[in-house]
Amino acid sequence: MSVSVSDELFAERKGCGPLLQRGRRSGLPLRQQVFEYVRSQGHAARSDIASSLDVSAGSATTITADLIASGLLQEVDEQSREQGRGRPRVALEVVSTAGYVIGIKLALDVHTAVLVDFNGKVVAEAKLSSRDQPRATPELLDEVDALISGLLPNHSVALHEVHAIGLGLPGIVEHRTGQVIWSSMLHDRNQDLGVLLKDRYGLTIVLDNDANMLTLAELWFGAGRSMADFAVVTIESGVGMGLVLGNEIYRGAHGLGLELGHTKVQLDGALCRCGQRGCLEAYLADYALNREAGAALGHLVGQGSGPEDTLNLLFEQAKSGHEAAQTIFRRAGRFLSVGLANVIQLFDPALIILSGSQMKYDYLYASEIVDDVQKLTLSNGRKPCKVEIHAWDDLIWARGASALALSKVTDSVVGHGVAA
Amino acid sequence: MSVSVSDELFAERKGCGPLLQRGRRSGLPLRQQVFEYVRSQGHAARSDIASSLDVSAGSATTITADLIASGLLQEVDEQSREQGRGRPRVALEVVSTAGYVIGIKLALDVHTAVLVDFNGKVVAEAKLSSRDQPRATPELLDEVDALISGLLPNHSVALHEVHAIGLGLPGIVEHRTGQVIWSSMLHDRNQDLGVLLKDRYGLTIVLDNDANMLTLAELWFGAGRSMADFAVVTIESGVGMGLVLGNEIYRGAHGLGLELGHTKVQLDGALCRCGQRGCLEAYLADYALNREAGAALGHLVGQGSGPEDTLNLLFEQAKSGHEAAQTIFRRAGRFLSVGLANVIQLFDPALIILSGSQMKYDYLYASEIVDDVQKLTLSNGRKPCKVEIHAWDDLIWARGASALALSKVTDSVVGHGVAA
DNA sequence: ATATTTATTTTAGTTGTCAAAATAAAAAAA
DNA sequence: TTTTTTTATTTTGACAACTAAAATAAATAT
Repeated sequence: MSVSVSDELFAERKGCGPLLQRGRRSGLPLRQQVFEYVRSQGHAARSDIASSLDVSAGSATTITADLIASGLLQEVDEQSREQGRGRPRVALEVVSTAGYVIGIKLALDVHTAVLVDFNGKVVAEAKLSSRDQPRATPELLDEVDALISGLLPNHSVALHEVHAIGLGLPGIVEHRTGQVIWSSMLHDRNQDLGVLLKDRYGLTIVLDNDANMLTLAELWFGAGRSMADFAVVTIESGVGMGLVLGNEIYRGAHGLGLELGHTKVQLDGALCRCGQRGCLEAYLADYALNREAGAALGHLVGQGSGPEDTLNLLFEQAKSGHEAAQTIFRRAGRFLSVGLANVIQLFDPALIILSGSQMKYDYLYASEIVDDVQKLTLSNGRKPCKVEIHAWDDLIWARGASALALSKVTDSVVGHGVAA
Repeated sequence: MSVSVSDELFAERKGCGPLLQRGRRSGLPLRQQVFEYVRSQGHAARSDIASSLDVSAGSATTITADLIASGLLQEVDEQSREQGRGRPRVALEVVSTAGYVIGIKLALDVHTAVLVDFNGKVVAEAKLSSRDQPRATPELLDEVDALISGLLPNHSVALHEVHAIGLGLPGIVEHRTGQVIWSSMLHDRNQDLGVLLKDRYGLTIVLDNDANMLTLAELWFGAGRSMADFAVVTIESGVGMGLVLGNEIYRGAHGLGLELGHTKVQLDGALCRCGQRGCLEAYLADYALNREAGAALGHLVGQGSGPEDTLNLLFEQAKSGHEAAQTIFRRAGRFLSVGLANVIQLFDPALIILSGSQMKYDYLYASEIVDDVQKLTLSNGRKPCKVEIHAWDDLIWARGASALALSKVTDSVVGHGVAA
């Protein structure tokens, strides 16, 4: 098991975006592949491009010349090079000012946003607390407005330099159309958030659910960069999952998210807020733990304490040895193991990342869980699936959203506007 | 629910192979795309090719001329055309004698094989019973030999006209390398069946597990043809699943199959033959039903009767109203529903096909199961996933194997030998 | 017979890519 | 220092895969 709380590591490691292994990616225009390769590497010489993408040196010259002329790439004087024999290679990099995108993560209680340059580097960030209640759509739009206002004026980047906004929020989101079918944040269903934002800002808007944002963050900036197939599981108020297959987010046949939280881990099991029984979420979510806290803690629960307090008390008690409190977390953990094991059996990913920014209750992020998962999966001749636990900064969601926007912008600016 | 026992339908419907919707498939050489389009349609005029694949009319002419010159396509005189205004279109079709492949399905008790022409049409079939026991690899090779001998001499096709053999068998099979990591049919593990067969026949050999064969059959000949993302579930001695994502078989990061049968549907549940508890298979497989049969039937079970007989008795009794016997099947059915519902929550496929050739115990193939699945899935704003039940001829597995071989041969003969 | 319509073929580019030769820029060797 | 060797990049000429548009073919409708 490895727990990494790394933000520094990020800045060090050059480049962003998925690291494709198999030479040239078919389908996309070569111009775009070259651009994305350079961005993913941070720096790359023409000869790197030629060998990695398996094109001739001549093509590398032609295409990079074209990209430089378009103001998308530039040469870098690399002073600190290991000296070699022949002509020194000239490194290329993405012109960071070629364009900017905004990544936004909306949540019930607090919104975060990042302004990101064409290299994927965060140049500004903003946070906005809001009341912890569902709201009407116009209100949410105003909050987005405030968030963006907080993001831009500090810096020399104007709104017209921003090419796109990527936006993640909890709920059921149709990425393709930008519709929010349902969200815990909103009063109303079927809100055309994508259209509304596009009308407001005149920018390309890309929406997705929050689990996919987190997954995208791992794909662009984290451990998933070098991995073609992996899953990201996150436990916030619900249990979310994002899946990457063949270096791309898999969105399913209907384009709404995947629902690990509502897979059944027990026939006729605990009642879930979705109305069904035995959902994984019904054992892991806040409300599920709370439900049992009363029985376990009894008189310890104060009169005026809210659900949040009860939960914290439950956690403290478990930590200090309270038997009944411990069993609650242990059971939750075991069901989590079952859920993860099922993902492994059905998908055979190379890696499962258990990720989140909160990780309040570390029983759920323990090596026992990881060990249990291994025990619950059939190893019949295959390598066990790695399970890693990542703890990120709050900004990671917004960064994922920015990656979504960046890849969209790249498609239109660098490619021929034809998405993969 | 729809149960279709169709073999006739097949022969009627023209063409085989996946029906791609989105115009040109990126990556593959156009020559191959044209060929595959014609095969998938059965008949296609040059103008159809041009509009469907979004290429110019001139290219359609050039490419088809080339394919005709190579002996892969031919013109068809279509007498029965709806009369139109202008110059009549000239239909093209795949030259069926351009090549043959063999598809083989091996099982513990009986092997089946088909000889298939370049159009995917079955021109010969063979069956071979064998003793119902695991065997050594050389023995199995001899059985394959006998099977192929039984397939060829009746017809005018000689072995040298066969381009490839596709072979499916139960167990853990590594498609990429042709290794059989483990199979219930074989004594030994890690058998290089692909290499052994290649040495024996000097042909291209493609291996896969049986669930993928069935899935491929649906993708090439069945309901999955027009669907980009779907799952096929089959209950034979174990519970298998094949997954199609983006019109292609998904094989997971490690290239061994997916294991729906060993997803956990109950924490600390029934003991599975894999050694773990709560596997779906531990409630559905023959041995699982048998295990409970004793308790349910008591004195009804004869002294000398084998497990097969017990199971049949159990089924009869359930049919004729025996309460305890019925509960066994009902429980199995409910767990099957849970398993299918979990697949839906995790993958969001457009369709789940519950398929098999046996379907001995129709409790597992009942509309109740399908209804239960719908009840167990979260419909939050999304269309419910269709669940269909297909009953096929025994040959369907071998046909799936032939599809695997056909697509491999197409890659090398029509394309540049570069697989997707 | 003639016009109209649709399918296919021909023609004359355009584009993207490559192989090979030429050039450039450095370190190593003479 | 000068020359050689090595590696990176650029230039050149050629080719393959397309395309758009014009020409031709083969039918029906007028």
